[in-house]
Amino acid sequence: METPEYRIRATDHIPDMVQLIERLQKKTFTYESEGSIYYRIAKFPEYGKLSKIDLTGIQAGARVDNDRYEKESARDFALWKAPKPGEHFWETEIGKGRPGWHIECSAMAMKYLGETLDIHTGGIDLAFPHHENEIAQSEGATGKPFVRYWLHAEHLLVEGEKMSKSLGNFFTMRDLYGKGYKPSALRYALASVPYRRQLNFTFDGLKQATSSVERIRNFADRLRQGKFPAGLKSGMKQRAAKALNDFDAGLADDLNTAVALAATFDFVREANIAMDTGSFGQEDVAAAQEFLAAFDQIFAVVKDNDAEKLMELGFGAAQEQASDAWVESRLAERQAARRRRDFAKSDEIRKELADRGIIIEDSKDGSVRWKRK
RNA sequence: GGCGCGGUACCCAAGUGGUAAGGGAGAGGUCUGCAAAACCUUUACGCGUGGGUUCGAUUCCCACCCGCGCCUCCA
Repeated sequence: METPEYRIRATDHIPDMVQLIERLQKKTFTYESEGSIYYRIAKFPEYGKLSKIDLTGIQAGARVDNDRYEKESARDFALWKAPKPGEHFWETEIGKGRPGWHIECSAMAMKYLGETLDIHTGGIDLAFPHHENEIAQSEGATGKPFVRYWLHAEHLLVEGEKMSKSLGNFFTMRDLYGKGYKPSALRYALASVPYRRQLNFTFDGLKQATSSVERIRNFADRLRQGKFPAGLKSGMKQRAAKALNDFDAGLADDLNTAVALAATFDFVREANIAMDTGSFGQEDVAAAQEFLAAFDQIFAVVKDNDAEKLMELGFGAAQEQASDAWVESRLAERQAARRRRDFAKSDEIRKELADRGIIIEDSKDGSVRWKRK
């Protein structure tokens, strides 16, 4: 996730909203009623094209009995609301009041991104009426398509139930990290299910994500620390190219992350086999790492910044990290013990390291890889 | 009630009119002093249920069941 270029507030953009409403007024998309300004949906025949809603059954005034305002049609929505007693309001060219819900999005999006956006995302619950109204406002004012592609994300479930305040089944990142789950595992768990699927968030799923991330990280470590023969004709470069191609194809198909991950794991397995059989050459390392870099640009789990992220949120500071130098010295001692076949001592040191969160892996060539849990 | 999304192995999940990707977990095995990692084998004659179309359906059509969202306010 990259930091956005702009972080903006609706309250800093009241003039932009007012200007947009004025544009709509000039084109007679609006009418006033009791100090509020409404959007006249009858003037925008394409209304409903996004959510495929059919307005023919909706009658004017059908559901407006307890509506305080007079509207021409039940579906018309407020662009600008007359002030209510005791409520904050702005003094503007179009009168006193405050903006309607939808206008801020149209005004701000077009200000920073232009009159036609490439991609507009949001939760599926916003498709109607919010996004539908954004379209009506924006296209009414500009006469141009507002958005090329809409991406609507499904809602998630928690342990098979819908997430709700009354059920109390929602978690903050802080909750999850407090339970020992890593930021990378959470990112993976959320990203591994395609966005249009209803993701069922479970702790079991988080554990599975943790294991999957470890599998990929183990591969990255092996790539970084392993010794491979030079001058081999392995074909791994072509394999990496195919993996990258499949990975991209998956994402290009409506962000099918499941397919992209399958391509990734296929490659990891093939490369591991090549390593096990000695047919993975030194020249292949770069190609494999390039693939992982491309993968990580999307999933951001290989590069381990978990400790850093946790620190930012106030976790982990209390726990003293074992220093690299200390780990190396303990490993040297263990290797010495192993050479004299003193396995009791060797295992004792391994246990000592494990207690400090250091996992070690012996390899055939006598070298030892280690990582922090 | 209307509109929409979904129901695939123990769990997560891809997918197609022609016989079920990938990950996790379990079991067995290879490697190892032992581990770990990695690799191999194994776990859906089956893809919510019942009909239909077809040479053939998980994939198309119809009906039904279940889960979720929107259809009112607020954002």
